[in-house]
Amino acid sequence: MPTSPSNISKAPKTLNDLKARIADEHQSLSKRLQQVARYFLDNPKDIAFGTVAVISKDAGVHPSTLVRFANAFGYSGFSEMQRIFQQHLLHESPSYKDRISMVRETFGEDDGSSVRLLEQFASANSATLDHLVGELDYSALEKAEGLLQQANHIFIMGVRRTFVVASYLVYALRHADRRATLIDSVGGMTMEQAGNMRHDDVMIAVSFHPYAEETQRVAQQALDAGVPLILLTDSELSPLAARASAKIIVREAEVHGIRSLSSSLCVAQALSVSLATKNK
Amino acid sequence: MPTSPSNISKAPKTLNDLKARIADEHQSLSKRLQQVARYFLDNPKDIAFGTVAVISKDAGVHPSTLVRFANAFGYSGFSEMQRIFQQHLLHESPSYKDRISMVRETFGEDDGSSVRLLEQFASANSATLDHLVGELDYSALEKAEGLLQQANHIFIMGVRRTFVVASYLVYALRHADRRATLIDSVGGMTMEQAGNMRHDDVMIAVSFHPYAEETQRVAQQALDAGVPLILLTDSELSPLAARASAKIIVREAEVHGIRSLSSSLCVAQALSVSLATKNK
DNA sequence: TGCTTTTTGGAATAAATTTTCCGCGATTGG
DNA sequence: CCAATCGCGGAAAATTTATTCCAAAAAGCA
Repeated sequence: MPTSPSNISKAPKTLNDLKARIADEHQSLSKRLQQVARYFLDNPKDIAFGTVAVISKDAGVHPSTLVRFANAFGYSGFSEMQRIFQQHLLHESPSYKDRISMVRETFGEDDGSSVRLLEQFASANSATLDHLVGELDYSALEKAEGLLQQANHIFIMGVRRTFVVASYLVYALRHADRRATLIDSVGGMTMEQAGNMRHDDVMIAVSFHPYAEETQRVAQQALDAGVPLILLTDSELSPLAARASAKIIVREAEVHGIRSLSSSLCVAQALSVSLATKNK
Repeated sequence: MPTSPSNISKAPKTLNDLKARIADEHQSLSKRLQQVARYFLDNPKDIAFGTVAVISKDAGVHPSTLVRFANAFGYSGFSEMQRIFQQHLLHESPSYKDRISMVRETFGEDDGSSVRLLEQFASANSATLDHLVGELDYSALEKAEGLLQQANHIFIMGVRRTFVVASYLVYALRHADRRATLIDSVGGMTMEQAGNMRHDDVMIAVSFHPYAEETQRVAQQALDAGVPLILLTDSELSPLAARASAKIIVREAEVHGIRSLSSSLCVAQALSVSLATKNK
């Protein structure tokens, strides 16, 4: 006879299910177990991190009571139950990592068919966008917006993979009535274009791994000229991160070794429309 | 001599301070420690919950390296450092849903706020991607794939809003080892570039409302030269639709008068990866 | 190249945490 | 009021987890 006889049903796998079960069975529990139940419902976060020792002390019960509590709900022990609380904190919304990895499993082995691939990319990109909202550093976004607001002229650079983002930014910022120049390398005049920057301008560099050297060089030149740098990148460890006035870090989905740009473009959209509405 | 000699300064007490320190000293660390640093910055949540064993496995280093890493930043051990990550999750960031509403309060509800806009764009784009899977005409996609498969050279054109998609296609197709040329208008030589097309080539035109005239003219020229046309557009009534060999129709989200490109780019991804896998 | 210093990974150690076991005490039903 | 049952807490055992130590490898330097 492993646990409580009334609970033959399996242990809940999500925090919401578990909470519901706890609430349901609350009155059928013993006094101490009710005490634990209340504490669990009221302090889910402490459960997620705490050890049996501290939780039991905080809840005013004996350590073994916690184990009994977990057993009463079908778990093998406290640790297994705790994992539910942790996972909830870990990926709150319709989990991101799970969704991405599910993409691979659900759609099975790649037959190379473009249909399959489209499904995979679509759901991966969609998941990333959902996550973007929760992960982005909004103060950085607002900082960038402020800088752009005051800029006399905006210079934008991104090469290879990020060229798309850079060119979209130019397009969108011009629609927001900002003066924007894309530093492309047409005619090999990269540095000449970059040389035009003045201290009341702003530069936006879009630089993802492996951090193209051209962009770094131009950004460095901008910094030397006293031009504030807005960096749109994929990591805090991006080479220019230390010197940027505002660094916006976005995580992009990767499927089949190809990284998307959905999130970056989304940020670009938000930024430029925001500026558009602030035009007087 | 307890730890690294260069770090006499005290261990950071908040996650932001710690992250900053890690970013700062990243390049002065040893190879393995850099590896850890990157993992820490990229996966803070996993650090908060994981045990030394699983984290070190995920980060691809030896358990003792994690302890050394913590020591290098002035902590007595990994656990002490981990507590920083936990505390951040504990109160700094309440939870995604809470965070979003908190962000709203902090930055206001007004539609001009870039935060609010980001939310709107992200959810609109995400929703569009989810719909894409159900709405796309897959036979058109496969037709396009077949054409590209056999093409000697691929010419791609898109201007203004669709320039982004066109340039992404070029980038991606080249990565799939296809010969691809973007018909831009550098030097005003649009028609000269287009004049290169031969009957065994293929042209991709990306043309959304209001259907730029330049693209139509070039596509017409391609058709006249017997070049099959793949059309990526937003409506069956697109001017070139009637004459295209394959027409892929995607619907894009619109927020605040700005149309996205997520779906188009997603199609472009699928198409090019599909081609890449079929290279022999 | 040969030597010194630093870094790394393996194994052993130490610490902590969780779980089990068992007897005591309270509660309930006869 | 007594007996059976259930719940509880104390303490030890078992397991997991973090840390230290040391030798080998790598990197830097002369």
